[in-house]
Amino acid sequence: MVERRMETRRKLPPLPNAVEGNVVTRLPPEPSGYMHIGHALSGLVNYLYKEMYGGKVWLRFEDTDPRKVRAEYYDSYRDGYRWAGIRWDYEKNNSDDMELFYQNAKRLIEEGKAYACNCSREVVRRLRSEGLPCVHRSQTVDVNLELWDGMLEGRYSEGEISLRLVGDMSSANTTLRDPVIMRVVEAPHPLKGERYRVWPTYDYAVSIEDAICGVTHVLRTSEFMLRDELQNLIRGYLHMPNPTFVEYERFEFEGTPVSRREIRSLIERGLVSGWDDPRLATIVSIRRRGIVPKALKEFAERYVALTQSRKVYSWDLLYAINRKCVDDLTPRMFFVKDPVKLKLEGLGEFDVELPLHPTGRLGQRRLRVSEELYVQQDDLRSIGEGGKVRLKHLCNVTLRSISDKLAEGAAELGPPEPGLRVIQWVPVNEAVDVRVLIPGPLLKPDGTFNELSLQVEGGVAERSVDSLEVGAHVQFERFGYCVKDKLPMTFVYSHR
RNA sequence: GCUCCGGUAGUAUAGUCCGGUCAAGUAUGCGGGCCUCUCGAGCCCGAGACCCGGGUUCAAAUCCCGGCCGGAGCACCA
Repeated sequence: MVERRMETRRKLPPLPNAVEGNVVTRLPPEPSGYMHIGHALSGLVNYLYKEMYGGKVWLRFEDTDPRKVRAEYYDSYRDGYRWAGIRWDYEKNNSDDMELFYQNAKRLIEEGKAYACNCSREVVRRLRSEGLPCVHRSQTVDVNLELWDGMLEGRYSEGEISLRLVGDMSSANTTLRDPVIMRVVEAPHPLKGERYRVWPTYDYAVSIEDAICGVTHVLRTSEFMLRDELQNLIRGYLHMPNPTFVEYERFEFEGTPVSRREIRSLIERGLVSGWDDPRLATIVSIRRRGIVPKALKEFAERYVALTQSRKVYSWDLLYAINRKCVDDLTPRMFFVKDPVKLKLEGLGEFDVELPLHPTGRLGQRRLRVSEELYVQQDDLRSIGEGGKVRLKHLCNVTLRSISDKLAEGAAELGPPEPGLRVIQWVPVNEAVDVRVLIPGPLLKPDGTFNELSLQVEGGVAERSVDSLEVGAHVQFERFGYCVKDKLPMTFVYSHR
């Protein structure tokens, strides 16, 4: 146990400013879409560091845009994080703290750090890009207070007014140019209904939340880099402590879109079957494809670097780890693609017991063998007439004739003859028709849709697959690891 | 366009801060071999990289300058 801890510790680089026993991190999803592998990896980073040093981790939903947030997605993240093996210590929603945002807004106004602005969206945008203040910036505190009250009382409709922070209109960091911190949104919130019409913006909400949650380390992707300064400024005004920021590039995977917009478009065009299409990288997809949580965690420890260089991981890196996680626990069974009937005269009918795993540790399965077996077309062809082959765990065979539909041979029971190719087989009367979906890169290197991204192999499997539950792993020998899918008689290929 | 940030083998990284031990380590992938009643696992061997150009220095992957390439941000989204 101690040994293991040390090992984990060696894997992730040390965290700056970390105090043993007091590292507080957070999982900050916006519940506006399905969780994907990038969120899981980022979540894992936050969780693993908290585990490494000791401390707490928050699950905090960043749900302050009522128009984007949907109730169903909260659970997508809870389920996803839980599945990834992340256990959080506290949970809250930013939308739970509206009164707090209001109080602090008032305080900022009173201290001359915020003002109510009646400029239109377009004017705000233009002046910000030009680095120029608007007339409202110099309003008195009393006027601002009155306008703010008016906002809260519902005297203004959406777009008519906003509360802006007094920042630095000429800063090179444009986020600092008097950003809007509170605005009117006339849309119901999935959790709060119509109770509020004035909502905080991201930077304002997150600054306050990170401080009151006692977050010591913000580990996030680098599109937020420019916001550090702004968020620190807000906390400075409010006399709140700042966390340490560690920012890193997004985690992407070869040939796999991450943006929700892109995925939605693929779904709408009918190019993928839905959010759980096995070619996607949503959590539901990678589960369906057979990625196990342990593998994801080890991947995070071994391959994730908190650097700002662009990362596009090869799926092979994940597959290799996954294969090792799954190998010892996964039963072996026979699947024959492109099956051809092989008649072995005089073989008779009898039961055989085959090990479910090469180590023998997973027990046996029983098959009733008769004279007719299915074997793979390409195996027969490469062995050829007159050639010999070993049917694994069954018999040696001399092939007498081969045609497209039927082959014939002579069986010789007993131990394997050295040097023969060993192939899998399925008794004709024990065969079930199955298909295997093989997900590949959804996008070509140029970013366009890959027409060949989903291959389907048809064939027969031994009847034992009936006993597998949906979601169970199986290794089809000489084919690859697969997962029994929710679709009938279907398996999804994981990897070799 | 403006502002940031990056660039080590196919991929992901270690090394870069504090120049030499780096003719560059690891994993994966690839090639070959061994082993195995799977094309899986395991073992062994091999090929494969410091973006380019200058400069500083006895010495540069590491420091400086310029270029090229890539990414991000520039919302009353998060």
